[in-house]
Amino acid sequence: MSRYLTPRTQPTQCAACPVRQNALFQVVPLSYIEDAQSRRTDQYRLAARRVLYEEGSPAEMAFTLFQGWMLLYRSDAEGHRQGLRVALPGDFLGYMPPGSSHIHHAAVAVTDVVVCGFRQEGLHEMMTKHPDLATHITRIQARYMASCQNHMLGLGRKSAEQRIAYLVAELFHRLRYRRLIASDATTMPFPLTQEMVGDMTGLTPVHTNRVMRKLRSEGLLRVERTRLEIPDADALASLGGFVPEEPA
Amino acid sequence: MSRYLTPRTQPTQCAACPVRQNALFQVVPLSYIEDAQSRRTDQYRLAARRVLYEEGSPAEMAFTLFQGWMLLYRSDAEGHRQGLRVALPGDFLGYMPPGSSHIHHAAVAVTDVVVCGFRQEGLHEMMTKHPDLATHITRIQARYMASCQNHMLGLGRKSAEQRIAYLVAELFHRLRYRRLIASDATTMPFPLTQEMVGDMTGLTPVHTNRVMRKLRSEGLLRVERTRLEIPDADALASLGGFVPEEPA
DNA sequence: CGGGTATTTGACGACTGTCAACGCCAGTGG
DNA sequence: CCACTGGCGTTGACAGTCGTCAAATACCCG
Repeated sequence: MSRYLTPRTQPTQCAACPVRQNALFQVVPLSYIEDAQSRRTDQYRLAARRVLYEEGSPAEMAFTLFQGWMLLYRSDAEGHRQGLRVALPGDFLGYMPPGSSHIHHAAVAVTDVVVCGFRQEGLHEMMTKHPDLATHITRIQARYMASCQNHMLGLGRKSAEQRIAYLVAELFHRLRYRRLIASDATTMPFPLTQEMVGDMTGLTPVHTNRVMRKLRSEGLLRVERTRLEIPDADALASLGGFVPEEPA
Repeated sequence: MSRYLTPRTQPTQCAACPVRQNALFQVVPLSYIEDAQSRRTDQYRLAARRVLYEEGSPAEMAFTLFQGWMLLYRSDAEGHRQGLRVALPGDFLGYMPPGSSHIHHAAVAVTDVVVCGFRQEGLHEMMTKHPDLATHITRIQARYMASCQNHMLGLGRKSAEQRIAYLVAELFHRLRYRRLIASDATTMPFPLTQEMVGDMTGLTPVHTNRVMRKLRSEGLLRVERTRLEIPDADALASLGGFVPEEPA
């Protein structure tokens, strides 16, 4: 059973932290940034392993992740957890269209994180005022849907080794694409525990460990503390069947 | 490897067939139905096993499925196919937000089908003219996303038996919810081959067969021709961990 | 009746899960 | 400064699910 489930706590408000331009930009086109600024909440800090929202909680708020990593997941009646997405800075979480009462997944902080909240209603008002904001959000949703489909392909049809290679290759690509690491970097931060990797890939922690060890022995990965070195990103992507797509 | 891949063929135009009110309603709120009618194409008929659109084809058209079942899937470099969704009459297929160049999945007709096409551009124009049409489509997308997440939970964490039970329970629920079968029905049409069931559940055809056979021997399913009898829908749903949700 | 498609069955093996234990490391408190 | 503790990673032995290969049977449509 899961070890990193901690009770939900209120995020604690914090002084505004420096915002990366591209983080907010992911959600709100620059032309609406003033309207958006007036509608957003203050920034909130949440400690690692804390839950931002739970499965089935009312769909009141959506969030932009400013700093840190989060894990989005669902779990079934028996308590098995399936990871849906690793959220990186700039990601948009928890949005639901008007009329939705509850959210279907949960979000837990992998590292300490900073998020910024929008009331769903405020977003919906903005969307009717600015039709192309609606388009923009639809585009984000479509992008998540595509990544969701890639993920389903992996869960249904790929080997454990391929799934893990895919996960790492995808994270590496997204970090570079968003300039969270240099475009010529060969290492990346990697705060996920092996259990979380297992959650994402549909594997048990034990098997995850064996496979990651195999990838290491094959020279495809190198692990140092909370970082990962990727000697040959192309080989990794090709093993996992990862094909980079532009907006990520 | 897959056996039901057939080359894409142009759908053949056909005389308008009777449209179920609720089918079009899934896509276009009744208030815009006139605008929608003026922008849609004629109806097209497509024979079973024909491909409506392929992975990577340009995102020109979206479709409403009027009659018949379709299977949406993705496949990887090695030709493994993973089913994403079974589309039933009333479903909206192939929509992509403005700026998307290609579609990431493919759609094949399970039975003979009738679809109605919209040019993506036309939809985008309508969405800017009628902001709540945008909302409506966003809502459909969110619903598909939720079902996608249920599916991921199954692929990653459920046994073969549970996945198949879930699939059948979900289809049964959707058919009833859309009044495509009576609400007290205990049988349903079931045109999917076992191979297609395997595609949806991430199993091989052989293993799919064994598990369906087991479900039969347990009295949870009964197969007649192209129909399925479900003696105890609650038992099936509970085995598969299926929880009905209202909009389906 | 014939040919192709779908289902069924058996034998076998690989991949992955389960259970249990141990080691490592960082933070904590004495 | 050091022992303690809890979380995480690692390893071994074993079992079970599921995939693979191959072939036989059943079914549908012309």
